[in-house]
Amino acid sequence: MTSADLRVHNQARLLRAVHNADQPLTRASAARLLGIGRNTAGALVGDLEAAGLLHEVPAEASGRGRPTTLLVPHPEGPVAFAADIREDSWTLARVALGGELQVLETGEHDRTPALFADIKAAVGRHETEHLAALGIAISGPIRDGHRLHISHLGWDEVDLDDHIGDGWPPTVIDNDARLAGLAEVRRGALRGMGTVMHFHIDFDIGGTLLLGGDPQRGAHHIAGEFGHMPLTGSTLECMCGVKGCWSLDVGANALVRRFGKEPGYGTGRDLAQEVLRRSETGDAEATAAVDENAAALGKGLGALANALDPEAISLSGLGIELIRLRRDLIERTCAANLMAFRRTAPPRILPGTVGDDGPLRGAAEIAFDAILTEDRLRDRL
Amino acid sequence: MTSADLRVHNQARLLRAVHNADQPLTRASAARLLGIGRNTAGALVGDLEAAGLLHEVPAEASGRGRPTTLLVPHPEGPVAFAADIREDSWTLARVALGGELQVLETGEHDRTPALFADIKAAVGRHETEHLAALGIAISGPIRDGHRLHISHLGWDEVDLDDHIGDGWPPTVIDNDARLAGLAEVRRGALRGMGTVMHFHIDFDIGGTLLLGGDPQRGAHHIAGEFGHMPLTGSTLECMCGVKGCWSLDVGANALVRRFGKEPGYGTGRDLAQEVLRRSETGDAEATAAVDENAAALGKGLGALANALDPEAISLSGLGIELIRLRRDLIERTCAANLMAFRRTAPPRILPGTVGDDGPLRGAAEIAFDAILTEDRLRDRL
DNA sequence: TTGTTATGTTCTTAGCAAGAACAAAAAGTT
DNA sequence: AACTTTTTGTTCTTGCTAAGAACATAACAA
Repeated sequence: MTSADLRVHNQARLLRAVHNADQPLTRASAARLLGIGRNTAGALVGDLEAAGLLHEVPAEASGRGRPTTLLVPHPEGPVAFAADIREDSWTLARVALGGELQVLETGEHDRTPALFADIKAAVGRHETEHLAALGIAISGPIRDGHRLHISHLGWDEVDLDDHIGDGWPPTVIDNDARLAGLAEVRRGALRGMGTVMHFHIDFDIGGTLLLGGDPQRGAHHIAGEFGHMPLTGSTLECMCGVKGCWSLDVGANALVRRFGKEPGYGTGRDLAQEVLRRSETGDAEATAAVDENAAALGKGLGALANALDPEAISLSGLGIELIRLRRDLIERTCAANLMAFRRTAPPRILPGTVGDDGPLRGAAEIAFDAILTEDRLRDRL
Repeated sequence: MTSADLRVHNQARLLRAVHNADQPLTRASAARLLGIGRNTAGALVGDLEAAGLLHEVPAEASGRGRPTTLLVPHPEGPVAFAADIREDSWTLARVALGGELQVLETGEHDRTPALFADIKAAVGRHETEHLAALGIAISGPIRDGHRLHISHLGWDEVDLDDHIGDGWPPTVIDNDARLAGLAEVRRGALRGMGTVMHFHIDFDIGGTLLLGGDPQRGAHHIAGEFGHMPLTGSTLECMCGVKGCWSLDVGANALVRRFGKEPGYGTGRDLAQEVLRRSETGDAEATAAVDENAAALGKGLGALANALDPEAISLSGLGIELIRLRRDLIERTCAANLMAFRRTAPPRILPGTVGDDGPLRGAAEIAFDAILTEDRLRDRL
């Protein structure tokens, strides 16, 4: 590591601080935050302004002292696009340094990889020369960061590289559950915590272990299929090829199956919502179904907490409703499956606060993770 | 980060490279390894020699070129002690920079926390002024790094801080399974791999997830109880307070129970070894018992691989024998519990190569992790 | 004996952050 | 209205870092 690397390192810390901050930082507060002198902060900001990465605007005075400046995205600075691909639609958004998100366009798709061309066209309609990276969220495992196994679209192994080519911005893609967790840990309910988990409950369960604000991806980028561990003693065969998966008992598919319908991916959300509604109005069978779902959820969370010892677990999708309706049951079954000595300090179970656009926000985060690297900075400065 | 931090950072990189190397590095090869110039390497090594952290001895010439020096531990340099506490005995060893380990003493203990006084006395008998840290391995969860829950000793919540005091070297303690995994990833079968798991199979299963060469400890330092997830469908009650734990079907306790004896911690290893022997000579019941054990092991590994996507999984303890006797069965049951799309690239299942003193070697590693920090270096230089 | 090769050493140089001293811009205080 | 206090920005100097060039050294090879 050389002196020049030192400068780049501190530039990156500063940019990262600006990006991660809840509200715009002032130059003086950034200096305090990083533990550097005002002179050094001035030099760093000056370089970054010259490199077109940061812009200073006068901050309104607050109390005594010479007024300082706010650090805001440079008008000529890099911009990320984020796309969220769902069963039959997609959303494209634009994200600036700091995380401000602006939806650009939404569209339908035909469930084939041709949708990437649609997204490319949409990117083209909004493209600026400052577009630096595109982050994509999609539901399903993505081996090695480009081989897509998207069961609800019937994609067995679609290679992203075959569908993006010249004219594409630098693109990163990841699983929606993992990205929803990333959004929670960077900007939501899990903010600031070191060891946490997030689960997105939709048709089944997808999840991620987040350490120090980063989602773990495993050796082949396909970690996180916690829903395909046999945690609840089911004897059914799962669509994934294994017997007894946790996902068979939790999520919309489990509710659908409980009512004698054929589970799958793509239909059943409405029925699941209806079951939740009916359980609230006292329908006995719906109540039992929701109870079973929540209990299976809690049981799995307890088992996973034994293994991974998270400080907190956040849920999104159906999980938010389940916490609202059955927090007590989830916590009780979780505790019952925690090793006895852990029960004095169980993991906190939290509804996600980022909302329905967690995957989109997570996609924005991985796009900026690709932009705010020391290597890229070295080239740009 | 300042210029002085830069120097400390590079010193730390150099020391870490020396410590991690398989064989002593030469000064020239260290410079190449770190990507620094020979002049810079000379300056760094000079400082470290002056600080009493590194020593240079002439390296025997190999081929053309001016002979260089070997980087070896400084005779006045810091030394770590490592202790491994088992059911009724302990081992104390001395470790030098580079990982060379020398057993100093072994002893029996009375299964009470008084054993820490015994260890302290043994440390005293061998103490040098250069002793910088003591690492301890013990079997059982250790909440927050000091509250011991050691079921096989009947310790429910023994606070290490109540039993070490003045005169103790800086002490770090961790779970033996985690430390065995650490030894494998730093110096054994898992060396150099990014996402791996290790399981130590003894009476039951302890394990650890290792990322980038570091074992994950969770929010309360009690991650890794993979054996207490319900992965195999058992309906029995586990001593941990939960029903259906994986550990009920894998390890010496499971073999003991299979033969109608009372499982526990402390007795049963002999019986387990006998069952393994008998299975090798064709005893039908022993064969069935070993089959069940291996199949349950493979099933759990498959489930965990779905969730965490390790590149490889190493085993120690009984696991080594199980791989030797039933590799095929373990791999088949693992594959059957892998999601179908993963089966083309299953995790490699490897016998640990560090051997029986994995916990001791891991304890040495955490002791040196405590020594080779930038903060400590800053103070010493 | 004379290259050839790899490494060590010395000296210069460009760059970095820290610190001190001072300037500037606001809000209180008298 | 003048002065003080507080906070921040700016300038300049200083000590430190690693890199690079040039040269020295110690082995081997022809």
